[in-house]
Amino acid sequence: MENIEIAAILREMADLLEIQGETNPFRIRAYRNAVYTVQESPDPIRKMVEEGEDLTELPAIGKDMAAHITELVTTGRLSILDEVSKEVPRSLVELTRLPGVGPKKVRKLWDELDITTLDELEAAAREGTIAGLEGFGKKSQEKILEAIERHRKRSGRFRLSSADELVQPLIEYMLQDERVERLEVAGSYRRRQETVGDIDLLAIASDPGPVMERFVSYSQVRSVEKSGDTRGTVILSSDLQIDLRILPAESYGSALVYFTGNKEHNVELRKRALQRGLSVSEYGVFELAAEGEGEESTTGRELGKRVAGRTEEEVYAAVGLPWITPELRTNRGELEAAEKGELPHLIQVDDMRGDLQMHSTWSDGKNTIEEMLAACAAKGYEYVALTDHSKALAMTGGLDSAKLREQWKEIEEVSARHPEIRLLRSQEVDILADGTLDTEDETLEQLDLVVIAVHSRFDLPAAQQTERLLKAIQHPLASIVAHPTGRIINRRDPIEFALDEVLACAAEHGVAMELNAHPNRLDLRDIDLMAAKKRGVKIVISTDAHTTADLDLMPYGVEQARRAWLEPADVLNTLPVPDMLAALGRG
DNA sequence: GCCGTTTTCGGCCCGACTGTTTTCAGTCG
Repeated sequence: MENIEIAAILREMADLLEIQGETNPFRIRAYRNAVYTVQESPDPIRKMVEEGEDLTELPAIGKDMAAHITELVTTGRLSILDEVSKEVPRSLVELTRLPGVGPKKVRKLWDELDITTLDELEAAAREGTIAGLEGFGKKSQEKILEAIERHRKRSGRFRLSSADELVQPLIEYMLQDERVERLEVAGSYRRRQETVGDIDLLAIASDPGPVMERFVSYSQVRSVEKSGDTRGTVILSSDLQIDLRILPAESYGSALVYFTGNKEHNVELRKRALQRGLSVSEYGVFELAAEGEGEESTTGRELGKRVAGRTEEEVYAAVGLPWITPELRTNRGELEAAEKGELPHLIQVDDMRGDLQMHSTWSDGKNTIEEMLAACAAKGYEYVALTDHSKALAMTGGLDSAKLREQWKEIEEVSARHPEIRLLRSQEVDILADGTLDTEDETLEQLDLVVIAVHSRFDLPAAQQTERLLKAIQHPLASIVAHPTGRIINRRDPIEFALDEVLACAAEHGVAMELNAHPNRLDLRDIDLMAAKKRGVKIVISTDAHTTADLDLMPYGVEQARRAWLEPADVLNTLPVPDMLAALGRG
């Protein structure tokens, strides 16, 4: 049982408790906190259990939660969940995924109308029986029908690059209005997560009314969900939801902090503030006032003087911290690191000296070797590796040894015309199902780098897949494992294998793992990269470009590396070419 | 259900919008 599965069951448990009417909201929160810990853990929890490690060492995991997780991992079941689901049908959980429908409403639908599934809810809404229910109305009924339709059509999230494409024109449109003094995207988009659920826009505007009006009138808006003085929500025709919040300048920094950090980062930040007699909200940092002496906030706290809020730096400084880069704001230790002055010096796009995976017209690329090389030189790279496919990928025009040798002649000619950049001989060599490589050793020996990758038999059982990768990594000529998990975001799941074993093997044999920068892949994932770093495995970031335009995708890889706390020293293609080659045993 | 040198008991993050239950609960982020 993998972390993601454990997390899903604990989340279901929390949802069911809520529907059941659990009177202690903190018990529910405890499960949700545990969910977060499990899904963020870079190590497999299953393995920790097997090795008898103490799970209560993990944050938000106490004695009871540790017992639940242990039961789940060892037996595959959770007795407490079985008990709760005897009382509350598990199918109700899916209903709470509909926007606007929460546990209380689900409970009501179940109690009054005996609704337990999406189909039953849809039927009831069409018959019009929902509208008559206390706490519901005609509008709720319509919204439920729309929500069901959308839920069925698309349950995935938007790839970051798709969000970029949709958001940038909207920002340009909004900034054409001179009443918009400032506009930034916050949320998971600003953290540069690999996918985003929706977009949070924050604005300062001299006159909010017309600005909100402009926002909801954007040509790509399909429906307006909310439109108030300070907050509006629209759905674009692409199905992407955009929230706009308009704020006074004195609150802008605190709002940016509030809407950029994930929930867990914000909770930690507010706890920290309370310890210092301060309260942080999206409106600012306020002193806590004695009873009767301040203004009561909606949560019953008495607030006194505002001490910060205009800029992010000001807000973090108020709680005794330096500014923290958005990519790190997910409560993976960044607040502690900030406090100690030990924030990482994260890698930047400018640190990249070369790109170590790309294709040309020799296999499935769209541009010639010379076009690719010239484009890389124009980016200021010192070196690139040309990695056309090997013969097993016939459909891409993969090269056998004879063809590869022909290609070397062209590499020589093109290199002679571009002395400003070093063109490395390489190949993206298929790892066959038995773990052997698709190209003969005599040929591999003549390459500067050997990039190896899985492109077939994604469905092998985990044990076999692990063996396959281990064997390939142990090949004495292997340099880099490309897109190690093979996942394609929103389309193909990662292959199943024991990542920790594979990383240990790679560390031992000096083989690097690729962070494939293509926004469809972003493989390894951030938590995998953290695990790799912990194991001492070096990373390379490559675009896997199939066109000269794809070479521009490098920032997506670097952003993901930043989320994984990687520094230049962790990434081999920040090094000059002799050092990079030496680190891969090709010096 | 978790957590902790001011605590092993009593806390646990904050605010807006919507629809409808005319004063606020539910939901969301």
